[in-house]
Amino acid sequence: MEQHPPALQLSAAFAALSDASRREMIRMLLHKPRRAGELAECVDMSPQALSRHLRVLRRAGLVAEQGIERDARVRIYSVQPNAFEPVQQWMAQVEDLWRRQLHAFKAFAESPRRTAKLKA
Amino acid sequence: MEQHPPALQLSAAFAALSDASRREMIRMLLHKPRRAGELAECVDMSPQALSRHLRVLRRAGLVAEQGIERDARVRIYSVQPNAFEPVQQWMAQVEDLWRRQLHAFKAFAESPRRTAKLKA
DNA sequence: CATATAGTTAACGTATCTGTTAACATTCTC
DNA sequence: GAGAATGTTAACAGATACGTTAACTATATG
Repeated sequence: MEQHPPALQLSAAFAALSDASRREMIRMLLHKPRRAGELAECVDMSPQALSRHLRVLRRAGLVAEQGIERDARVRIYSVQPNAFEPVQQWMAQVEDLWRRQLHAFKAFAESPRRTAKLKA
Repeated sequence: MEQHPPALQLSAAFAALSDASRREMIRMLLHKPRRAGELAECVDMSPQALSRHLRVLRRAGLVAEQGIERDARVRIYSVQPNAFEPVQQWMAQVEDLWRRQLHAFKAFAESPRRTAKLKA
């Protein structure tokens, strides 16, 4: 059943994705790993602000620092593999529960007693 | 392409889902529509606190008030149909971009020039 | 060594979020 | 109509999030 995957991480992931700039950063990093500076340009944000957003994404387990480049000053970030698994798992559960509810309602609506009542 | 669905609503939805209690409320409501009081018991929370959470979920477009019951004091809440579509759409985009990146990397790793270099 | 570059962290002010207590509005019941 | 039941909103206090400025670390370059 795996009822409760790390709820804290799940909350952190959702919270991290609740910011448009961070979502855009994710998209950029999904296209290809990038330096922090590149992200700052694309999202049009000060390096300090961006660094904080990167920390949020890191702590949520969504991105990670990659190996060092030739220039050891730059830091390359990339999307963590399987980063979105907890989120997608939760969304899948929701999807499943939704289908069940629809099915239950359909069965109820088509039940003989109810249809008889409606005709009356 | 539908590049930018309502970003504000998307942010609101993610933010709403970033709270474990609210996620639990969603699960309860997915099982079946319920009164506010029922939710308060299940989530073990004061009616006031719960009411605020309900407002957050409402403004995010995730839940909605349903028609009035016999007792007009109670308010029945249920999950809004298609509520999670924006979220799932964004997740699908991410999934797609992730596959593309994997594919691109694979093509790069298997390129003749690179394999030749590696053998050397 | 001096300076510039790339990035992070610290400190601060502001804004938003959360829960609690208190006050309100509605509707049911006697 | 008086009072209980069901919820919501208002006002307050504490915690957290965000951006900016300033200070800091580490590496590169002259």
